[in-house]
Amino acid sequence: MGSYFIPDMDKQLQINVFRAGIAQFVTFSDLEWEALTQYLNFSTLNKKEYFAVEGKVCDYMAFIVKGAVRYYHDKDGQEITGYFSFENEFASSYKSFIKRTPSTNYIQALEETQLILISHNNFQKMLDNQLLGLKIERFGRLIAEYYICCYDDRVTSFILQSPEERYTAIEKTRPDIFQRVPQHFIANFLGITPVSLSRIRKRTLSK
Amino acid sequence: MGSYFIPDMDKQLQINVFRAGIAQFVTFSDLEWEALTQYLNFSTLNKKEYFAVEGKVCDYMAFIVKGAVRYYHDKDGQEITGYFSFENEFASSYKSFIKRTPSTNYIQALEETQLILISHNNFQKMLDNQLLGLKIERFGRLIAEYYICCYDDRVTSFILQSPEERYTAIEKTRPDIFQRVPQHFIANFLGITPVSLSRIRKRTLSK
DNA sequence: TGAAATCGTTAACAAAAGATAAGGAATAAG
DNA sequence: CTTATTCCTTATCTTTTGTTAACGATTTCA
Repeated sequence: MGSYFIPDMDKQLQINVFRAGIAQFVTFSDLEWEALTQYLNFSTLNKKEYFAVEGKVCDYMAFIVKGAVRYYHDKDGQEITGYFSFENEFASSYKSFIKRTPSTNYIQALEETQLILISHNNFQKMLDNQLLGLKIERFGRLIAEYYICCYDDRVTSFILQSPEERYTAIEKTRPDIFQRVPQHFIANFLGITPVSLSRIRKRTLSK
Repeated sequence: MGSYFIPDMDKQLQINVFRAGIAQFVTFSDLEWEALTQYLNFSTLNKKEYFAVEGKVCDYMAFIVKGAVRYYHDKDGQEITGYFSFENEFASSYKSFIKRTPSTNYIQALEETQLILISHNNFQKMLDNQLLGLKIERFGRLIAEYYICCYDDRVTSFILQSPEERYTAIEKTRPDIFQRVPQHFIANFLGITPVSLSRIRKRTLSK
């Protein structure tokens, strides 16, 4: 699948990227790491392919080795983008993954994307694993805490800032997103319409 | 302090309420529970007293035995309310508590409020405790996951719904809040001004 | 390569929200 | 009991956003 021109990263290389990424939260000894890797799956999504689909329980937590995904809701046939995730970030329809309820949103690859997957089953098995359980439990806690902080910032931005202020903020802190993601997706992410974002951009040019 | 007319709940009774509340996440044996209670502190806030203050690291996670608190930010001298917590819920300036950074918001009692507190120090001690560590680790993970789901719903409401739709939703799911919390606080919570909420209420009366 | 789809901008109008101020009801404080 | 304070509503005016449609430019795809 397109692997001739853009070959998948060698699995070992992918695992190394993953190990570095997860080290922000927990570090594993070589022995532990070898045990852990038994529980991993690998997946490559072509552009527009889905990692999660509305109505289906999201069975995986993903680590993005390469690529990017967008989260979106279907609102009366309209796609409303709520979030993006990029390399070295985790991605999942968390609520669905955690509570085992049908996902309320889609997660779709914005470009060719390589993922390392942990299934919910395997996550439970790791928790029960004598060698790994404690650190996996801790990992689960720390990553959840990490995302709480992200969500908190996000909610605060909606409470405290105007759409224009939210735009200015993201334009400063994450200018890269505008290089990789169509503008009308970003508009949704900011809680406004694409037309409104276009106006804000024009308005703020002169400032 | 007012304990003549509204006596504090007996400590043992408070602990029982706490045990029931925490049982949504993890259950403890009597032995474990006895160990755990050594790490608890107690506090009663009068109306308008603070549990967390901007600029100071929030050292405690609180369980609300009785009463209610509101979270608010100071924006250019204006108080903007971001959230409320009530009985049987946990409350903390999570980002500050987790990351040990100065809180960016205040948490203030809306009425006389009884809290059971776990200090950050004691939380770490419990994690290191042979008997409790594993379950506390799990508790930390599960409560963080719980709040991720709450935050996710909240962000989604900002992305997907109009202020009027958000009002209608809260009015259906949490009518009790209007009985306990001034309306202009709720307006902030919905991301709009008090004047705007007043108009929405008038507008939706006829629907 | 040629047709179709995607994407950003702009315009015009309607709808909603922000800002400010004023008034009255309810509540709290002295 | 009287005076402040708090709170909600209403009015007016300005600003912003939503909606719809149209137009080119770019990209995608057959």
